[in-house]
Amino acid sequence: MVKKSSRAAPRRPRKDAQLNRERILEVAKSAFTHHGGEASLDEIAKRAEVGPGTLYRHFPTRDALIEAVYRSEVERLASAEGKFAATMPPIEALRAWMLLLVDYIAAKHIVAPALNSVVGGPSRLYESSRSLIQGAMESLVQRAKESGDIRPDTDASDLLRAMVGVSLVGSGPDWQQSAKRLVDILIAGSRPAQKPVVRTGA
Amino acid sequence: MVKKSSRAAPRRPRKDAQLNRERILEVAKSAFTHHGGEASLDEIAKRAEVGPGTLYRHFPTRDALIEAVYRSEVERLASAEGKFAATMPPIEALRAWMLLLVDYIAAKHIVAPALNSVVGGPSRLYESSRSLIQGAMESLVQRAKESGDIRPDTDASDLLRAMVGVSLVGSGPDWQQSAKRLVDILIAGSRPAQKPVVRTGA
DNA sequence: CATAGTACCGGAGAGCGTCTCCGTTTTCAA
DNA sequence: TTGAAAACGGAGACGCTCTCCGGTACTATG
Repeated sequence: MVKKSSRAAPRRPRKDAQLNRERILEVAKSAFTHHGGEASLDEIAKRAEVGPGTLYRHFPTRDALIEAVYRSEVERLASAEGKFAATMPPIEALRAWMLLLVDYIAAKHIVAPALNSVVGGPSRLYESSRSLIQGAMESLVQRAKESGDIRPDTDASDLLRAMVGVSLVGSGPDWQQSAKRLVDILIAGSRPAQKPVVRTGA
Repeated sequence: MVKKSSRAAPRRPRKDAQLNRERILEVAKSAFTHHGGEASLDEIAKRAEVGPGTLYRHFPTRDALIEAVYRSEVERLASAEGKFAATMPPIEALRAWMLLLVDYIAAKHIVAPALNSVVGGPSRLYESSRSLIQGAMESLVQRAKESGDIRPDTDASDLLRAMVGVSLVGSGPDWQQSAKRLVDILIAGSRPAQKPVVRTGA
């Protein structure tokens, strides 16, 4: 008998559990997209045809549920980094990815909660999504530094933080335009000082 | 008899009402600073020694209360714009004010809710605070445009939006530094394109 | 000062959400 | 087949928001 993994024969996960989990995620996704991140959890449980207890066992906190709902999307977003890096010059890849980020946020308000990890207290639960995004950003910034397109003291999280604002204040017809202008400002502001102008101070 | 104001003899406002209002504001300020914007309103009422009814009569929604609590601070912040504009060159005034904004946010999390007006649904209540801040920002940007320090197509709210992100993700020891770096990036990115230095491709 | 009229108070309580506890049911492995 | 572990699910305790309305305390007038 080939034991699944190592010692202690961990029982196979029950399939009803897995099924419930998936139903909850599906319903939750729809609820969050439709009613925002404040949708009633008991309501979600009801629609998924499980008891509140079941929901809370799978996802102990509201944050855990949101996290799980959006994880796959965030992963997709993060993985786009590799593609961009492979097919574009560093600075273009950086810009393109930031624009993609804007699009993701625009399409649904998906990434905001992940970026937003620290707003409402110490919820370490978004941490993994956040670091995915941050990792992608850092790679791109690093590459752009190496090519000399942006200053070596540029900090990826500075840029990321700026994007959070746009994601949260997303409103008004102007919004996407504003976000895209902001990307350009950020990139322009990260470029090396163009002329070796002799600065007298500092 | 000299009537206080015009017609219809509006009765003098009762002083206990005024007193209650002030007590509520005081307690609320402390509560919001200490427990964040989610503090229990009934709890605030209790500490202010009034019934919940009284609190809700004065401030029909949570937002109205927050708005009222922070209004004076926001006004002070906005008015600093005039001082800066009067005593500094445009670009310096802009930078200085943005840094002041960072300090305000750092000291307490005061301005965030005002900037953040649109996050959780259509609460038009921050609108006035928000437009105060936005007005200040726009004046400074306008002046900097006229002096040619920044590009004429720069949009004040773009910059403001970026600041919101920093204000919300305010955490970690690094935070204030990051915010200040971001201010520099934003300003650098808003400057006119410098002399077209010939870049020999990446 | 007395009186009338009203602006304001305050708390009981309905309604909604969150989250837990635990008896019951389902599934897996031997 | 069967025992035990795993998961279910809902009753219900608890906290928060917000309203309604009988009672109170203030202001203006005679």
